[in-house]
Amino acid sequence: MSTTKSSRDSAGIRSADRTLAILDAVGSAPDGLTAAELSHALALSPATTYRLLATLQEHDYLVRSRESRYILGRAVDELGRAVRAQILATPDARRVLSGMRDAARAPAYLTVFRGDDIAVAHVADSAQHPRIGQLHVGFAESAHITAFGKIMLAEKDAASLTRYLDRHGARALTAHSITNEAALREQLDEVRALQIATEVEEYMPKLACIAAPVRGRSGRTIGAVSVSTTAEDFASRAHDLERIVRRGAWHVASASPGV
Amino acid sequence: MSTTKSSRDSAGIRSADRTLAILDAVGSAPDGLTAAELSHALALSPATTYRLLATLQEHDYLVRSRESRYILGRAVDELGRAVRAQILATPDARRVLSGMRDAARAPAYLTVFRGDDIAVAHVADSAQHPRIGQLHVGFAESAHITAFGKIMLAEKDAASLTRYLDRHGARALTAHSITNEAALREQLDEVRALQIATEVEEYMPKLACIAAPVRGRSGRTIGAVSVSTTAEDFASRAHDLERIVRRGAWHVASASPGV
DNA sequence: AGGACGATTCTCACGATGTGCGAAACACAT
DNA sequence: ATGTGTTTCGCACATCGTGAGAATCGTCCT
Repeated sequence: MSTTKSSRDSAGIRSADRTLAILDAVGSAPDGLTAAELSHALALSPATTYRLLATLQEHDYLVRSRESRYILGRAVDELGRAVRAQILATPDARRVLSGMRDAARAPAYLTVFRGDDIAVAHVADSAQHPRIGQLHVGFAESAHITAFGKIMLAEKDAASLTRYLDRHGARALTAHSITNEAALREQLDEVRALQIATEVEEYMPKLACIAAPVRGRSGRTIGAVSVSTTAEDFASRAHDLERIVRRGAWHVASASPGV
Repeated sequence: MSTTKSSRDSAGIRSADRTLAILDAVGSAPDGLTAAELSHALALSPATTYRLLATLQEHDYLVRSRESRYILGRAVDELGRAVRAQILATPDARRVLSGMRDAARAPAYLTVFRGDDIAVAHVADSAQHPRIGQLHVGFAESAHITAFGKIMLAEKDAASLTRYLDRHGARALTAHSITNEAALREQLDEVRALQIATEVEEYMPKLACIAAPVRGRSGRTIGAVSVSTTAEDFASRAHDLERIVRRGAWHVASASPGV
């Protein structure tokens, strides 16, 4: 308790903290950073900065650009591929999603939990049925205004939902985006009751989405299956799409080993 | 000099070393690792392992899966996106590549240096002109059997070429792949002379590729521009494609700010 | 060329920091 | 309950990282 100087000092191992802080800093600088900039930004002495940077370079996490700025290196790219590979759905699940896309004539999505976070495990789209926005395999944001996100949030208990919202906020992306936390909690009750979630123009104008929970052996929600289409199209065949995602969710659960 | 126990101990900061070693280990395990497995793999005491893992969790680099295994977390995904964003070519360069693709009726690629490594900065393909294999924006391997790779390797001096080959090896992917280092060095001389590189069925059967260097203001090669097509097609219009990549390289250089 | 400035590495001594050990608390199956 | 295995805690030690400042390197300027 003697040195409580920094504002939000993580209780972790200091050198590890600093190492990760450097990675984060370099990652959020489009053109990388110089040693001096890092040293200043993290309040480290130049010597220490260089030592940490040297270590990061040895592991190929950082590299020096021609203009002697530090930029992200090959190991980061490899880790990025690794995390996506870890998240990616199994071939069986992907097959189910393709079937859903064909049945719904709309792109289909599978999302799963990853720790407390939510990740997109597969997108089944095609030239005829383009995906919404820039939704790729990887961690997902904006859970509060997506159909799959509502399914996933509905699974969380009060405490962990609060934690999630505190960490991720609830930004509005369209005029219909829900940002009021109380209203969201009510919606989630409805989701829990119906075992289905929808979203109309909350995430992107003119688009709508519907999602159903994937249940594990224990009965707990382990993921969500969803399809997206235009708001107009959705209005005319919501019931069909609902059946498609419910059926898809069941098939994905059957295709999931063990869980 | 007292403790020279481990085989290849990096001279870096130990905690940072260990932190990155954990990340690498978790990244290369498809289903993540348990604390015990990590502790054993890295020869760390359980207590230390947990402390480091806690730090990595705080920064969202790791997350615990349902089965209490450690898996890569959201921060890793974000860093992965960041590195790709850092590598991605400018809109101007991308426009040039699209023009090349249309002129060549074949996918066009731009690669750049990233430290000593080689990275793909853009791929201009289309449904009519699909890309070769799984070539995406990010760090590239197999430089010795790709046209763009030969351009890039030809820029390196003897020492740094040796270093590169030592670190990356020279694996064969087809029966035509060059793996003999002496033969490769001769080829690179030819590349330096002609300022053009080709590759026929060295990287993938039935495919061929041709690349030209992008020169910076100083005259040094800062990247490569290439197109790929079938070996058959390449044989019939190699000269046309050569002119296209040479012209494309010049246009990319003009579109590159400052360098 | 000279010289001046910034960037980078080296040296060194101090002590905070990370460490391993063992015990305790916890989780979870049988 | 009883037993494994996992995770955290407490503690004392010395290792390891640290900052300051000097020394070296590289580069730009005129």
